[in-house]
Amino acid sequence: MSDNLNSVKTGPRDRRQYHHGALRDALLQAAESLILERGVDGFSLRETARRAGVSPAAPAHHFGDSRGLLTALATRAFVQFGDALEAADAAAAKDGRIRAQGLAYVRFALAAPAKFDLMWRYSLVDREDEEYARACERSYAIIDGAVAGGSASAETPGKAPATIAAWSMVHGFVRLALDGVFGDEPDSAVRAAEQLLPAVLDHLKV
Amino acid sequence: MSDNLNSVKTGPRDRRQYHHGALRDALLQAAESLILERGVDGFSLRETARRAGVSPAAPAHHFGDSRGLLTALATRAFVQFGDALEAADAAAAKDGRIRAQGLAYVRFALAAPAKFDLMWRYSLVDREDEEYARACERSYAIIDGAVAGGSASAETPGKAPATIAAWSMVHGFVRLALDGVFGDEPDSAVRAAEQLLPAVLDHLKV
DNA sequence: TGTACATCAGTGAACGCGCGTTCACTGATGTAC
DNA sequence: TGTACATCAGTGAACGCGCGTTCACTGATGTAC
Repeated sequence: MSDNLNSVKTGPRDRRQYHHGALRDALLQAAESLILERGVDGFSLRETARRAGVSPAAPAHHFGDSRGLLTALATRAFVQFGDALEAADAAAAKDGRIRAQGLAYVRFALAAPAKFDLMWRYSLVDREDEEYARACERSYAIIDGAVAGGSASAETPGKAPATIAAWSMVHGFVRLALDGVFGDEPDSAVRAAEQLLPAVLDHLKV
Repeated sequence: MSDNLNSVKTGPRDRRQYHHGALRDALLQAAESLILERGVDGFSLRETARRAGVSPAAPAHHFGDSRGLLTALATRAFVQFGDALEAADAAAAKDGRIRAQGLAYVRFALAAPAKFDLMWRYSLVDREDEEYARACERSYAIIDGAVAGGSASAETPGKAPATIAAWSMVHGFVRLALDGVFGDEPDSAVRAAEQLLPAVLDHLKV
């Protein structure tokens, strides 16, 4: 796959290249696989560079510093997250949108806990970053659309309590799941959470 | 106050003491103030020892290693947390227990975000620790008592969906609040969260 | 089409740092007789 | 009441480590003419 990416700019040569061609993506990929393996706290810029087969100074050209890279990674994760919510929403019946989004929310988080974790780690991520903020707000808008019919853009300023309630319930449910409340082994916890979610959402009144 | 603690065992002397007398507590206190200042990720064993006025090797005698200290701190936090829930529950009218506990939950977390954060950081805390697990389960039992009347101990094994739902909603609400969804400045975020909570809990059906 | 040159995207050695933990040690305490 | 001694709870120097970032550099690219 790195062959593919490289060949975009450099053609299908075999010998080691000085210019990588798609290092930005490769670094994000490496960072993601690193935190999925070791958790968010296990991240290091050097190890990421190592995995991308590049010198420790290389990332600076693309991300400035460590925080910059993690912000970019969190942003990408938020975009993927929004995509997942949107897809689930679009595929759902009219009265099943909340449930569908909730399930997508849970699945996304449990499939890649460290990635989900990073999305909310403000000590590591620059929340002032424009792209990040945009990706974050878009996710909110998608949820709000299903719960309160896009209240935020209407006359009511701020966030609808119903949306906050739904979001809180699903978000909290996910965090408890990640914290092992429904089981310690990853696989069984995922299954338990997915089975439990509908019964939990029955206690949501919107 | 360290004078008080010392005098328990050594009497009111002024000169520097070799034996501290209450170092365990002093270290927990130092660690707590450290993470409240710098966040959980800002914790270090050396800085904790420094703040307690003691050599870097001293903590090992009381906690083994860094993880041991943080586990003890998280356990203490969970006990305080349980106390806060219990107190709120006891003071509430019969039909206001959930709301009262919810408010106590929110207040506890927002008053000391890093402490609340640590309670759930399993990468830093030994979740197998007996005291920790006990303190954690006790908190669950207190919530379950208000929501499902202590269902867990009855014929139904496992956790009641209603309890999970309530817990999820409040827990998620707190995390979103800590993540700045209701405002960035600490003070206004606390006020916003406290004001918003009742409206959110109106969407909980138990 | 060829060439000069600015810019881009890497290298790899080096920096200084704070960390957790180990180590041999020692001062204080408390207990057995 | 006094003394010997084991145990406890500290010291502080040292270890090796991986880290993020800086630095002067260089190879590759692409653009202007």
